[in-house]
Amino acid sequence: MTEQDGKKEKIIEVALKRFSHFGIEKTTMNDIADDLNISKASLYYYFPDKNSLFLEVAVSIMSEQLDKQQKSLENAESVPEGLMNMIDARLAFAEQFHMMKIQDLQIDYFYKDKRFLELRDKIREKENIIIENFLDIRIEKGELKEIDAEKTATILNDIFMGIGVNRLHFCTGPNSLELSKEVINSIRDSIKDVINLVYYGIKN
Amino acid sequence: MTEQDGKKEKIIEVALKRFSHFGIEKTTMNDIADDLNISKASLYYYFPDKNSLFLEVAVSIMSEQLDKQQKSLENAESVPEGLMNMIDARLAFAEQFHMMKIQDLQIDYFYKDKRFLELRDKIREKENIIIENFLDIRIEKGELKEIDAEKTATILNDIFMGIGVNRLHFCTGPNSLELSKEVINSIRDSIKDVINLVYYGIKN
DNA sequence: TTTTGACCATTCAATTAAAAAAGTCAGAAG
DNA sequence: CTTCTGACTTTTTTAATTGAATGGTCAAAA
Repeated sequence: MTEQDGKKEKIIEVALKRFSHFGIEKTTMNDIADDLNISKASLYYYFPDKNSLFLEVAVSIMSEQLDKQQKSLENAESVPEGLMNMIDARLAFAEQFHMMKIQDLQIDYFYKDKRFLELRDKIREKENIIIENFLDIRIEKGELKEIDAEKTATILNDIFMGIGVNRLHFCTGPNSLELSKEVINSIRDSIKDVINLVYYGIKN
Repeated sequence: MTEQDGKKEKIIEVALKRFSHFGIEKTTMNDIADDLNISKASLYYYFPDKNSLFLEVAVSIMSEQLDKQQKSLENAESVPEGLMNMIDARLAFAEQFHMMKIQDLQIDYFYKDKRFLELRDKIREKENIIIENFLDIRIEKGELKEIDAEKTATILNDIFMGIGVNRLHFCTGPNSLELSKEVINSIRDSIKDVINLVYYGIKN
C-alpha cells in the first residue's frame, strides 16, 4: 500500500510539471508516461482517467497553497497586512500555476467534469473559513469591530476573486497565455486599495 | 442632413431590437434591412459596416443608461442608497441588454474590433466620473470622510464590475444565454454587502 | 441624394477522413 | 497477488472540402 502511494506521489509530481507548463489539454497521458519511463497502461493502473489524475494534482498543490495562505495571515501584525500577505501568496500561486486554470472561471473545459467545479467550490469555502478565522481572532483582539466574520470573509473573498479575474481579462484578453508582472502588480495595487477602503471605511 | 439623421435614428432603433434579442452575431444585416423594408445596400449607404452600426446602437443605449445611473445617484439620500440605486439601474440594464454583451468581458468577438474595447473603456471612465462626482458631493456635505474621490470611485467600480462578472460565471457557466432573476438577486445581495462593508469599514 | 439588384469575397456550417489521444484488456513479469 | 505492458478499441481532435450564408461593393436607376 505505501509502495503504491509512493508511486502515485511520483506520478503526481511528474504530471504536475507537465500540467503546470502546458495545461491539461496540451499534455497527453503518453507525455506523462514517457516522462516516467513507464507505459501509458501503467499510468491507468494508478489513475482511472486523465481527469482524476489532474484532480489529484490540483488537490495536491491547492492544499499546499491553502496552508501558505493560512500562515501568511497568521504571521501578520494587522488585518491589512495579513490580507495583503494572503493576496501575495495567491498572486505567486497564479504566476506559477496559471496554465492549470484552477482559479479562473473562463475555461470551458472545467465545465466538462463536475468534480473540477466541486473542487473549485471546496477551495473557495476553505479560503473563506481561513479568512473568517483570521477575522475572528482580530475581532477578539479588538482590532476589528464586532462584525459578522463569516459574511465579511465571504464578501472579501468575492471581491478579491472578482478583481483578479476581471483585471486579467481587461489586461490580457480572453485567451492569453502570458501573465506578466505588470498585470500581477496592477491586480495587487487594486486589491491593496480595496483592503484599505474596507478597513477604514468611507463614512465620516 | 436632418432627413438622413432621422433615417439613421430609425435604423438604429430597429437594429437595437434585433441586437438586444439575438446579439450581434446572430443578427444579419439582411434581417435588419428586411425589418425596415429596404435593401441591404441601402443599409450600407447609412452605415459603412456592421460593427459601426452596432457601435452606434451601443453608444445610443449606453448614453441613456449613463444618464439613468447619474440620476439614480443624485436622487439618493445617502451614499449606500445612491450606490444601490445605481447598481439597480445597472442590473436592470443587464437584464434588458445582456445579449449585447456590452458590459461583459468574456466575449471573444469584442476583441475583433478595437472600437468596442475603446467604447467599453470610455463607458468605464464615464461611470467612474459619475461616481466620483457623487462622492465629492457627499464629502462636501460631510457624509463621507475626506477620501480621494477619484481613486475611491475607480475602486468601487472595479469591485462592482468584478463581483458581477464573476458571479455570472459561477452561477450560469461560461456561455449561458439566460440571466435569471435569481442570479441578478444574488449579485445584488453581494454588492449590497460590499457597499455596507466599505461604508462603515471594519476597523474598530 | 438615395436606392437597389447583381455581384464579389469572406466567413460559417456541415461532412468527411485521417490522426491523435483516451481508455481497455489479456496476458506477461516480478 | 501486484504491477506492468503491447496491442487493441473507442473517442476526440484536427484538417480539408465544400456549399450556403453573410458581409460588403458598385454601377446604374430612381
